[in-house]
Amino acid sequence: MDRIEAPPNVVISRLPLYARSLRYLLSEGIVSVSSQELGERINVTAAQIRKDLSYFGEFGKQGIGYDVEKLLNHIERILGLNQEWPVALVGVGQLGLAIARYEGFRKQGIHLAALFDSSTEKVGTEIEGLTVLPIEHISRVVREQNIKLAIISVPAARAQEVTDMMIAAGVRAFLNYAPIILQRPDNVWIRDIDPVASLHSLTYYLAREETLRSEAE
Amino acid sequence: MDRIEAPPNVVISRLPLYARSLRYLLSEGIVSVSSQELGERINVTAAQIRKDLSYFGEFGKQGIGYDVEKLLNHIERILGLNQEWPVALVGVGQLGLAIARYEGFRKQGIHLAALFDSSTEKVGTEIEGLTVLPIEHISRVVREQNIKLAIISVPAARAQEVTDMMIAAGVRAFLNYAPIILQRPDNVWIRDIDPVASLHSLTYYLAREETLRSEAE
DNA sequence: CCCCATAAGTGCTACAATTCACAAATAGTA
DNA sequence: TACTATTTGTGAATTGTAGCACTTATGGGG
Repeated sequence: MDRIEAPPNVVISRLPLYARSLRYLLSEGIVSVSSQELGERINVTAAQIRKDLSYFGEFGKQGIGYDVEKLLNHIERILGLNQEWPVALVGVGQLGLAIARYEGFRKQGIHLAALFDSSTEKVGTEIEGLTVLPIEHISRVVREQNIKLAIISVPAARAQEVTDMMIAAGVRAFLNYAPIILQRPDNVWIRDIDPVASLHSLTYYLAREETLRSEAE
Repeated sequence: MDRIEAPPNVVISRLPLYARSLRYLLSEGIVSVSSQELGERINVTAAQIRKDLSYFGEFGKQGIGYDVEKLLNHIERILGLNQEWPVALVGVGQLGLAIARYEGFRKQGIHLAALFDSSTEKVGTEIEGLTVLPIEHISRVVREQNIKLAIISVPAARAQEVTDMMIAAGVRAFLNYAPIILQRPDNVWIRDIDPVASLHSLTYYLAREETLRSEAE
């Protein structure tokens, strides 16, 4: 059996941006778009968009472009956003609370299904219609609700521990806000949200600019 | 004049992770580390760490490894974290508030220097010792305080507009939380924080796994 | 004092991602 | 119906990144 080569991960990470831009175009009533136009909106070359999409099929019409709604549907289906994914959130401190309340998570395929925290003060409280559960319940609840996706917003020191518990219970993908690289088996996917690291790489460019400027004198 | 080739951007984006891991080792009282050991902590090969560092100089001792404190100092200097960078935060809604209060930003080279919001309700209120200013003041305040770095946490619809104002006032680097790709000149750097896009790429792997499993039957 | 184990730094190779550039398809127009 | 202006999809070429494997340096132990 001939297997088509798997799309690179960078391609997967761009698809949500294409989807978002298409959603915007759709809401504006625009029915057709070329790879050129789409690319300009999201700073990606037209060739790259076409190449990326070619991993999954042929969605455009030569000479015309792409039907916005149809392409969006295709991409959402590829990303699994045509179904609903229950998500567990671990850690409802300052950050976790903001995440729980952020409405951006409640759209397009994602919905909060369970909240966990280790603090006895938090356990039992209600947030966004969900009762905060102790982390000892992770195993049972994750299995019962068939949760495959979790958001980690606990302190770095506890993140590995809760991740291990989640993996043992069947979670296969994580959005990790803890400032630590989590260890995990190959069949588990993680995306890190690390604003401090991002800031700390931006300062590099600022510092270099300053040096260049002062050297020029 | 022979110019040394510039370090790739991927290398720059890894340096903050090296720095963080070294900070941890330092706090644990560990004085020396090999590229092998450091790599295992952050899921990077030893060769990659050595290659990355070689763009900036020679910091280790053959046969021994790296002096944790010395290497950390070197990396922080490379990243410009030996100086203090004043940061402007635009948008103090739910998300902006959480950012302003997050102590992770107050460490290592970064400090909040100004808050802006367009809502008349927010303007004038005090947050973390800073008074929220109207966005009309961006130009003046950014210049006065020589702010080069800004965090955008306004709705997507307003993000481009405030970014343009910031760039005009002299800001050269952005941490962008708005779910939109911001247009900017080549000499401006942006890092996007996009948890929804991250989640939407994770669902791809989950959906594919489900398909594979059901096909196997 | 010499040998051994260790680990940095690096040229080269292999792999991955991006971009180019062109054939093929399409709709509109005369 | 023929011609033109577009724009896709895709092999080929290019560029970028990662990893191997080797040389060189270092400290410790016998």
